Amino acid sequence: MDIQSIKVACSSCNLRELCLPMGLSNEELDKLDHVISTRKRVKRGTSLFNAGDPFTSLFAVRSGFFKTSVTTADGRDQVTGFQMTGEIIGMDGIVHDKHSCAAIALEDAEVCVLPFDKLESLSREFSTLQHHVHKIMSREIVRDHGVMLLLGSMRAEERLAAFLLNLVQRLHARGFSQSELILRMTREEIGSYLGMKLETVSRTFSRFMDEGIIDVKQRYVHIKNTDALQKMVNPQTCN
Amino acid sequence: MDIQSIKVACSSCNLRELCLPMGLSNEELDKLDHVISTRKRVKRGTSLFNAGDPFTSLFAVRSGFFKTSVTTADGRDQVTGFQMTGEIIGMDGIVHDKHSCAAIALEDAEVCVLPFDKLESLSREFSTLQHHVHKIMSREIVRDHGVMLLLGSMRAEERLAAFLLNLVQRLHARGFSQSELILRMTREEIGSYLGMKLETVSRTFSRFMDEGIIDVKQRYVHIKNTDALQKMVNPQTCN
DNA sequence: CCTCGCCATTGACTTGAGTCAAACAACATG
DNA sequence: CATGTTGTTTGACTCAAGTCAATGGCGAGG
Repeated sequence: MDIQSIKVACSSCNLRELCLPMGLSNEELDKLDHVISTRKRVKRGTSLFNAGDPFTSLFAVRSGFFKTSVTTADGRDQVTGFQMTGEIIGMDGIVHDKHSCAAIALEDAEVCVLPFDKLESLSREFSTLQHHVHKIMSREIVRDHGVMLLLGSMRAEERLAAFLLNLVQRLHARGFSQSELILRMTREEIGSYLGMKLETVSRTFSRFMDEGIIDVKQRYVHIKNTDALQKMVNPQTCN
Repeated sequence: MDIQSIKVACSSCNLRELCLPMGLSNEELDKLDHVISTRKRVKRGTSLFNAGDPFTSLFAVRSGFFKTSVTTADGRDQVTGFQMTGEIIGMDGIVHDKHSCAAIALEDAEVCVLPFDKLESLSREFSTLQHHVHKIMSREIVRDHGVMLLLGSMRAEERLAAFLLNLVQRLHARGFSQSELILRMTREEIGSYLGMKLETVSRTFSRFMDEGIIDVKQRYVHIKNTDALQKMVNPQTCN
């Protein structure tokens, strides 16, 4: 767990249209650079933070891929999200000054450390930044509601279809293919996120393949028929 | 939908230790009073806002009981939460300047209207208020993760046990009984929230009654054995 | 370039919750 | 106070997903 004091600048980061600095002026960007002074590398399989850890900072994913998960006292756990480049992790920690979930890197990753007290004082200066922080938190709330909808009222194949579409759409926004992706997580992690067992995930992948909707080989997925997936998630809107 | 221009004051509200003003100084309370100038009555069964409505304000529940729910294009919907006195509704609207869920009053209710732009400018002045707003949003995120855990990895009776314990605990914090409550929502709404059908909710209530854990008569519930419920939710931690 | 351990697939069987249906209780409304 | 409507309970049956188990395939790390 090595904190590196590399001087890093949002103003020169190629993620600035995706990440926290989105929509800030040059002047504001300069100020933001003073807040975000360090990066941190997180090795595959290790945690950025764990449930119970003191909360000090938010983290912006610079590279790599994370999962966040909550755990019950009796050991069951639930993956609450997967985070990729440009996304912000750690907002769960604000309420009680400690994290309530764990963030684990699914591949070697690097994050920008955003000390939250500094972020708060800077957003008292710039209403743009302030509003942006609010938006990021609100987005997380809306996303969570979407997951509740998925878990509460969709069947296994609808869940997996929604999951694939969501992943590929976020990857596409980052310049990757609209139809091909490499899964960074295991079947078990997908299952935990979607509220189903790993065997069901595997079987559902196989069924999609039989139906010619996708090609799957281990972690590689090729979506051959996006419409079919769309139709599963939402029977009505697709003609 | 009548907006009343009653002059209302957080500083004299009996919910101030529960609601937004929690932990603010007298001076800060006075300032907050200028932000929160109106209340709004919402009749049972009507909506405070609907998905798609423009977002302008957060709302603090002053009295009554709400549900929030999201809806898919094909008409399925999912209750995302139940809100009682002192709780804040509407944070889903911040990201896209419009609401992504609907808030429906389950009984005649009254809310304080908190224009969000004013709340933002005031929290640029007071770091206490600013941090408090952040905490409220973070609390919602943590709550949502808890619901995901429930939906993703618990069985029907565990879900209902967790639901009852959560409700009674929040009511108790508001000065009500630790063991008796009146449900403000239907079996179908409970089911939607917990990701199960109304028949299953009903059957599970009946089972709890057979086992002597609770008394249920329609909307009235008396919890006779809190430990038994606790044990269901979390087999390990209870000896 | 092995090889060991993790991950994924598939099959057979079980089960918890959903579905369909009927009867009944509570409540709002005229 | 009658009446229609909405909400609740319960039973019988079905089925989607879980469980248990065996086999097979990759890839990380020596």
